[in-house]
Amino acid sequence: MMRPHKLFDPIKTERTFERVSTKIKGLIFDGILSPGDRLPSETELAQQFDVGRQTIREALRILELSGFITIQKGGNGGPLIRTTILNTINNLFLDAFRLERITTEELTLARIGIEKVVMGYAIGLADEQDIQGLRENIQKAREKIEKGIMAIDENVDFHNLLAQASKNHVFVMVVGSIMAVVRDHTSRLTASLEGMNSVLRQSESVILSRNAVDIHEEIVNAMVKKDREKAIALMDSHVREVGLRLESLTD
Amino acid sequence: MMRPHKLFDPIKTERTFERVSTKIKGLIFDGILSPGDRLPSETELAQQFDVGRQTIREALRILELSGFITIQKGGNGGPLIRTTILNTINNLFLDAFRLERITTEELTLARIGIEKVVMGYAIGLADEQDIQGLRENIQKAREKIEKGIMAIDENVDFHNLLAQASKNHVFVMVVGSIMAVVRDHTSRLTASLEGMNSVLRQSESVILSRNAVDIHEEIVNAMVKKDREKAIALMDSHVREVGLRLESLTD
DNA sequence: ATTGACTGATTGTCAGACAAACTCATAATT
DNA sequence: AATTATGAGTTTGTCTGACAATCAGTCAAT
Repeated sequence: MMRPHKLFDPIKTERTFERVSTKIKGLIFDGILSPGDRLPSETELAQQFDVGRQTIREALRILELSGFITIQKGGNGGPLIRTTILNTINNLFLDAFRLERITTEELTLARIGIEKVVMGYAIGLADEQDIQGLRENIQKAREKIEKGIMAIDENVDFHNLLAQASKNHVFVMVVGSIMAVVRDHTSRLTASLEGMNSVLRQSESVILSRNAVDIHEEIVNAMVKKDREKAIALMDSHVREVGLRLESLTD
Repeated sequence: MMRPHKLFDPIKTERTFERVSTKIKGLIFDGILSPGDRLPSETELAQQFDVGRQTIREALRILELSGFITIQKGGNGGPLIRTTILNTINNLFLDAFRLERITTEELTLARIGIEKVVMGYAIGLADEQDIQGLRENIQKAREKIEKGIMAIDENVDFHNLLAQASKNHVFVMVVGSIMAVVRDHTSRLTASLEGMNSVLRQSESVILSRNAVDIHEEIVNAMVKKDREKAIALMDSHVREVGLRLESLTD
């Protein structure tokens, strides 16, 4: 006799707080609850679901960590739908990065491959608004650098904006996660440099920011001219160089 | 007078359960707690941290969802360190996918770009063991198909194995997340086909699996011959074709 | 117009209790 | 001897009630 593939699925006793959280998650997926909407208070939720408040709290904890809600204390507070799930993914990616002991070299190699692909799409799909956003980003970065401050966030955001210009949410997510790691690395390293309270070192790192911004500008110019090969080549050498610097600082 | 950049950082009152979870997370990062190790029971943790059990539970909830621990009930149970964080990321990626209403077309375009890059690295770095793993994967898939069962998991794993062969953890993560979405899409669609209880339809979808496996084998052969261009071209058309089929099924 | 105090609402935390589920060792049964 | 019940002990899952901490909004006082 030929056994059917799968007759009995395992019966999982789903915990109550899980059922609550999946229920609320479902309401969000179905658009019945949207960002900005407010959930009832814990006690009220407990009454409506007919469970204890502790169960509700554990469900809210899950939703909060997953990035589906934020919670505020006090009057007029409570759970608020505000999907920051991409942020959550980035944070978890950072954790995984530390856990898997991924090297800077690995990260750079992956970045080179992925960001060149993104550039390939972006140069064909970027509209006027995207270009303007990139230029504003460069402007902001320059202003910060004028004041002698590193423009880490701006330079990271440049690459995120580029991913947006590719008009592909998957790239936005992937690049976002990767750049979160880059941001973390960079700020850690420069923080340790400042710890050496060497003014020379600090201004050095600002120079690094300036170099990055200069290349960003070249990239945008190449995009405007629709010079695909140049844009990709610039991105290649740019990511490669940033990677080398990060590696040299890690020592 | 020129105001200093930032004098007062906001004082966040970190919640107790957050301090507990970050503390335990830190122990894992520092290698003091490793996968397989067991945490004390909730009551014992509460005593040691000198907090209530509810606080411990909310901390454990966070660690569980983040993929740092699993929890078992009953005697000899309790929290167990077992980092399944990559799995967690994949699940969140799936959520984000639904939330951002990402289209199959977007996913396919991103896949084409990324998997070709991965293939480029993998063909240069894959060792004997990788090739053997890929062949075993193909073998398993064929066995399933012989029995008339779709080999969704195996065909998804093929791409994950390829990412592993690239020797880059970042690609393993990124491809893993993307393939989790592909797996979800595929199994959803075929489930709805089976719902139409049309034997014809079902055998049709098995044929799809067979086609995929055939191309997988061609890809591995090209890898063995170190024929980079052919391998990448095969991957390109393969991903493109799977994407088209998924799209046609979505209608 | 700014400050200060009051009020009500809501989360954060604790303690105690019991049910449910699970492991393991032991006894009973075949 | 092998298998099957049984029971004890442990641990999570959940409920209830309670109180502290925090916050927004209001209104009076300076």
